[in-house]
Amino acid sequence: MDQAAPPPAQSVAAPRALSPRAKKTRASILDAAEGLFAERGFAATRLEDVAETVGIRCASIVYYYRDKTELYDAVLGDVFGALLDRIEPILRSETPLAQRTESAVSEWIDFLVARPTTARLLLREVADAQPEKSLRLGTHTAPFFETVRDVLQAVSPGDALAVGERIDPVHVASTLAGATIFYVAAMPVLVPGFLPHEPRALAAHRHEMTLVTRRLLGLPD
Amino acid sequence: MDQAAPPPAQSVAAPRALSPRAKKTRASILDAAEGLFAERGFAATRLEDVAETVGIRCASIVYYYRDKTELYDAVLGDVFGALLDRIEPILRSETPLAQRTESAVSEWIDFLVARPTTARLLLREVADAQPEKSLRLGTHTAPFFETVRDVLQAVSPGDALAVGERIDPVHVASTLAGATIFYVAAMPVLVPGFLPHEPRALAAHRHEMTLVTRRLLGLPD
DNA sequence: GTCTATAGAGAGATAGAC
DNA sequence: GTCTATCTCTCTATAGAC
Repeated sequence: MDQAAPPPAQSVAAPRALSPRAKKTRASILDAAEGLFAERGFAATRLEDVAETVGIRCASIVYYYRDKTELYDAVLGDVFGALLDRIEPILRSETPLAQRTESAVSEWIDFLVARPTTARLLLREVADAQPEKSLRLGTHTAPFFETVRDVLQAVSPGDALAVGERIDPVHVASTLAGATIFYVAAMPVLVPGFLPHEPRALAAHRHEMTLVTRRLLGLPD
Repeated sequence: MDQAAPPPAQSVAAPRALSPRAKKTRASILDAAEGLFAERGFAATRLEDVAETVGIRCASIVYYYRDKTELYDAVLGDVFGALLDRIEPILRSETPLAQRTESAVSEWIDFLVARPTTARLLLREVADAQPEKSLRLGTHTAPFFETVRDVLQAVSPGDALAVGERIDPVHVASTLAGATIFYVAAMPVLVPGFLPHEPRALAAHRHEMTLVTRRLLGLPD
């Protein structure tokens, strides 16, 4: 977003007993907000736009989410929670490191392609992040990067890979994240008519990322 | 941030005869705006903040730049103009493709590290970009990507590289751009205390990008 | 639960003095 | 050129009816 100075992370919305209809409304609001926050950013998204997308009035949003910040946090929690649910089991599975990593990267690509709002939200969060202050993004991505670090530092000796000394796992993750996010978000803009989910292009990107991963990890091709 | 729906690209500011003092003021405004737009995004940056940074009043900004949009466009023009000035001669030089590419990537990394606002502005522009509409970014980056495409498609037969069939130059550029931008912008946030310009880390990143480039281009290591 | 109406703050841009 | 003062519009959030 530019966001208005990025709102500080807040505690989770007070859960409330909700009727089935209310649950639908609440979910619709979250969905509409995800799309608009991703497309325009926090500051440029008006609650009225969200309301209009859902087909309700602005005041009704405030009934479900105390304020704009809480809605934004709910969106991030929803998106990055789902992402972590997919990636973490893969990284923590009992298969060789190379295979685990490859599967995780593949899953990461699939997720970004399937839910393209993720890429934009992440781009904005990175742009907004202040090294000094704890970033809102941190609340949602910290578990992810902790997992990555855990996994790579606890790599078994049988993997024949001196991880700790040769590579910085966060560096690897950053490279792969940046490259894939740009594939999903920047390519369609730079190349008119480009479709990131088109099978051939997607396969090519997946292949490239696999090679890059192996290269960065010092694994054989 | 999020920008208020990204303002459409405008024509260049009407040049005006400026006294030396005025030139300084104008440059200070541009400089302050670059920092704030990069840090907070378009929508979240107030003209008053820019004015305060410069040490003048809001109304004085409007004397130099018709409106907020024009100021933002001036910032993008300044930053990406400087970038292109560095990269284009390298890409168009009369050296072998591998060398040219390597130098260009190296220069790209140096630029992003030396002028870190570039990474954030670019992240925001990518996030804001609408595939349908012509993006403001396009005005400034189109020349860059045209150059990349030109160079790679006009590669001499002596380079022993079937470029056109094997790789999409924009894809390569996107991968390198994404990876490096994340190195500069995301790493310092994810890794407390990380300094992108620290010689060792920088050398490591440069080395990785070189390997990735060669890999993607099908060149020998 | 969802609405209408509106309070109240914020910020871009203009008018005109100096 | 730079300022003060202010107009005007936008947008979040509240109050309270239905």
